[in-house]
Amino acid sequence: MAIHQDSHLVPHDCVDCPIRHRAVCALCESDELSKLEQIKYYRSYQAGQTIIWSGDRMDFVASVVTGIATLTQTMEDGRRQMVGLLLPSDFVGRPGRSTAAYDVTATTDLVMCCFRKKPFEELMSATPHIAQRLLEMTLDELDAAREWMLLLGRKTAREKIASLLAIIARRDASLKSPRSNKGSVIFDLPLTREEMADYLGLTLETVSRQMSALKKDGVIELEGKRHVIVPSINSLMEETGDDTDGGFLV
Amino acid sequence: MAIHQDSHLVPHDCVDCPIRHRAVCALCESDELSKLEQIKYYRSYQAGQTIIWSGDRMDFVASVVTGIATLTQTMEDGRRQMVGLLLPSDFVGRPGRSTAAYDVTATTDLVMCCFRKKPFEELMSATPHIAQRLLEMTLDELDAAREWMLLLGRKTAREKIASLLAIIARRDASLKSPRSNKGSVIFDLPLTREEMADYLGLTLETVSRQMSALKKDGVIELEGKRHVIVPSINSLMEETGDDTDGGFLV
DNA sequence: TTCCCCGGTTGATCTGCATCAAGGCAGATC
DNA sequence: GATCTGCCTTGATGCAGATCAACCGGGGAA
Repeated sequence: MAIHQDSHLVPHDCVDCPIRHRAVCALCESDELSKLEQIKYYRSYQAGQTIIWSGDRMDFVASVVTGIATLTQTMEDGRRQMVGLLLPSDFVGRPGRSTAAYDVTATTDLVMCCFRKKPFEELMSATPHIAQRLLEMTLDELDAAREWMLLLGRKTAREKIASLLAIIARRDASLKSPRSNKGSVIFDLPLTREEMADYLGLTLETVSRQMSALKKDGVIELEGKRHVIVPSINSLMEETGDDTDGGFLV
Repeated sequence: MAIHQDSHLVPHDCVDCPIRHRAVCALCESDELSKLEQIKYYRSYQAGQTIIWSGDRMDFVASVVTGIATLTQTMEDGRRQMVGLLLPSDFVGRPGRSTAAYDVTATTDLVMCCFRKKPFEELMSATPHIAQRLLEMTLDELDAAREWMLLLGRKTAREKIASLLAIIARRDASLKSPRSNKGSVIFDLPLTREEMADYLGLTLETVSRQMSALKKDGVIELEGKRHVIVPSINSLMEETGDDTDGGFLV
């Protein structure tokens, strides 16, 4: 049980055993582990490679081991909206549906741990833990999507940028060692300006301008284009428009 | 099994027995039905009444029997974004979380069928069908949320309005008897202009203007402010910006 | 070295939607 | 019937962010 807790809190510690990922870590406690081992396989992708096109047949579910992938929707005239950002330990795929609803793209080099859908579904029926764990994860994703909807519908460009930086900082921090002290955070942006724009419902020019503005105002510092230093998380949070309490340190 | 299928396709036929709702209809096949019967209770709310405030303790899960409820998020300065629209048979609540993340409001008179959370969770552990069914429903909601994100991030005001009308027309049609012929659809808007604005990330003035524009262009007809006649679903769909194929008639 | 290409920045201008403001209409209350 | 109130419409104006365009700088290839 302690192991399970650990793997939940520190998923990067078990990249060599993706089965213990958040995705299916309930299994760590079950004797079905060996069965799951039998149906898993790995795939790796290069940065920029499209993993699945919307509408494609998709006969597996998977968990991200290392790297970053995105889910995007595209309109006929080319307008794009990112609708999901998959970091290590995130799950992708839909038991019970055979075609993909979104384009899935590797934005960095990526390793995924896949399970063929059919046997995975069978295992899911046989192992109630898995469905419950997946339900929990899906509900978390739904919460994230709804937060994202507030961002897209009501926030200003500056608030959107600040929110995205805060999200990345938080997720990044949770992958890393003990919290850096004094409320300052350093990380590398895993997204291009254009990808940030697709995330935020903006244009890349607006993203660039607002990044410059936040820099000018001392909310962030930039080394090169990707390396971000946040001197004070609190100042950044104030820019997001979110409730400040109950936020970052949870 | 036939009963289960029917209740899935025609949820309004079993409003007197919400247990057969989509929400938990997997139970129709199980012998746990009587147990579920024991822990359910009904609550009704008046139009405009707030059911739960964000952050409140929420010790039940529920299924909408009749009426419409909304989930909204509010920023400190009052900006509001609707993040969920609950129609009959929709499920609300989160096994495994004790406080509500959003304001839940009845926009019409509303009846909900509730289950106290604790016993519901116990039943869920004992009855794998339920978790799987909830997982399916949650995944559907996640898909809807992502569609909604595309709308919020990338669509024009006119496309947003057309999309909302199409969504309501579709959901309304699925509750009603055989499909009206010739591609024309008639329904009553269940939302005020302001609620539509909160759904779409617009202001109520813009909603009003775009409704007028769609009317002037013959895409819709209005009788009063709420009664909508769509002479041609296809013309409406063309205004949404969505892929036209694989849409309305599925 | 030179060139090119890609990702990023910055400037000038345009425009779609927000904002501010003034009614209109229908149903409720007295 | 008079008034009020909630919901909606329409007009005038302003502005945030989109669009169009020029340019920068670093890294890889020839």
